[in-house]
Amino acid sequence: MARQSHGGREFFVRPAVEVAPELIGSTLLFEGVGGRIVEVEAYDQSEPASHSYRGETLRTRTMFGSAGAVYVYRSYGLHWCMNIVCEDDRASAVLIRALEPLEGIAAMQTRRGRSNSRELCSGPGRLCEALGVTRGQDGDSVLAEPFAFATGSDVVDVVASRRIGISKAVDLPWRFSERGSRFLSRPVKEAPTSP
DNA sequence: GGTCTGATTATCT
DNA sequence: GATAATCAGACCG
Repeated sequence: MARQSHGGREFFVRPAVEVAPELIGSTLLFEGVGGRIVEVEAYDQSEPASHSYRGETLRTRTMFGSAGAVYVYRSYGLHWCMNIVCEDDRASAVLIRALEPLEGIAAMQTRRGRSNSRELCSGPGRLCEALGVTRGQDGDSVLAEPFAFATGSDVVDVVASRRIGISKAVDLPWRFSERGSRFLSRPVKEAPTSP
């Protein structure tokens, strides 16, 4: 076992930027439906792209709560997006952006209205629709039923890149994904590295 | 393959 | 009144 879940909340009682890359390869299920996390983004109270940057509001209340809580918000008036809160009372969180579908694929196909496995969970709004996660789960713990969370046991090749769809703090390389995964919301733009 | 735009509403200024 | 941690479909090449 390289990294086995100690089933503990302590895993999340650290800065989101530290937790985020370690989430790649772990498993997340809701009511038995879900898969392997292949793409996430970290958000922190100290940077303006974070919902917590301007302090606690009604919407962001969960982000200021306890580590391991699920923070769900409505995006663009249409979609749900889910995060896992890190660092008790300091309002950092990891946005779950893509899963590799593993469990309950038939349920995901029904909810999403399509069968291609690459279109089920490849995006934060898509994966919430596939799993059936809505505002109703806001504030629940990812460490308790009906959620199931387990860190991965395999070594994963993780890439850091820029976050997607934001207009502030765009230079922070706080998007983390599994290198080469076919299930990402968008391909990673590799920094032009000269040999 | 890529890029552009409309949909739709909670939230904050 | 503007903005937004997005998606799907249209369109272009």
